[in-house]
Amino acid sequence: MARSRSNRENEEPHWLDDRELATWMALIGVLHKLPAALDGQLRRDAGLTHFDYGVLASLSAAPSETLRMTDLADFSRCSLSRLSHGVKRLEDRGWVQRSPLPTDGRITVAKLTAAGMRKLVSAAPGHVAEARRLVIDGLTAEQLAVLKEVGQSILERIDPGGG
Amino acid sequence: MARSRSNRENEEPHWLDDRELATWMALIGVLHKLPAALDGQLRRDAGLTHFDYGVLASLSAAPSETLRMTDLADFSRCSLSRLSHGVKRLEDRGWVQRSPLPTDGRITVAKLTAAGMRKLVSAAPGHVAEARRLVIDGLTAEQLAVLKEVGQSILERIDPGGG
DNA sequence: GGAACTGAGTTGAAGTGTCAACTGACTGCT
DNA sequence: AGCAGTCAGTTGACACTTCAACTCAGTTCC
Repeated sequence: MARSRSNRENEEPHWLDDRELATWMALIGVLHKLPAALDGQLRRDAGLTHFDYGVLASLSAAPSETLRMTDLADFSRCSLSRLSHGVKRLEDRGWVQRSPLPTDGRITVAKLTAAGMRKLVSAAPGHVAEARRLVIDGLTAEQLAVLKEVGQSILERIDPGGG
Repeated sequence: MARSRSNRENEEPHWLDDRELATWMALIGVLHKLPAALDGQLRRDAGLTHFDYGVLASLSAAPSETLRMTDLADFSRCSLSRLSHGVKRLEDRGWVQRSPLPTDGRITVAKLTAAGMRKLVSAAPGHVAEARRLVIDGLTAEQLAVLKEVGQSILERIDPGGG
């Protein structure tokens, strides 16, 4: 990338100007506060972390409510290690069940249980309402469209071709 | 808030439509991956977390490189508890020094040390380059402007009148 | 067909963040 | 002056994340 080369050694870095800095600070603020806010609502109202919710929701949308761990990690945009710890906790609470795939013992599939589905169904309305309240409903259609583009373009640069 | 009332009991929640959901997923993806990416660059190249960097940068911009803990927590958009733990670690490494304010013993001020300033100066170019590479330079001027508005408006709803 | 290699997932230890309880310092009321 | 109340910050315990090491299953290559 040409940019990284331009910051070598004693060359002057390309600092942010005022407009860029204001945008950056706003983005950093959202990065710090929005996850905490979403986590807080789910934890208070449903005893779930936002991460737990994402796992249950991903499984609920999959065929037979089942996904292999690696795919679930992609959907959840997290490491396999983090997912493994997280799914263990969900399994302990009876909301997910893991089993090795018979045709290839390396692969583990996770399946949403009936209790897990009930949990998700009970948590979803409150979570969606919070998502609307904090983000979606406060934005115009055009802002929503731009936010989508911007988010996708950032993700593409973090992880080209990923997800 | 009218919205939360509309989700009571057996009323149907107001689900996200396709456009809203696509925006939401993109935003969630950024929330998961961008902090990890920023943290990773700083940790590899400078041995700092993104949180550490923010604390040092806030202090460096303050008069006499000094701020009271509560104000520093506001700038860093974090709890006082988290800041206290974090500043303790920075103090252990010699980059920040805390002392009680003589005129009011309840108040603690944190001051950036000379070593802390050197650390920040050495870390900044790489961090700014990463911020440009992942976010700023990939966006048009208009996208930047909208992103700023959107971020500010989300923050205002999370924490009305805050920051 | 067996040894080296790769892939998928798990585990444990160490580091961080969060929450609630606590300490010490000022303020206000009487 | 003295006591209750509030404010600023710290602490410790617990939960979660990360990282590196490990296990076990399949695959490849002689």
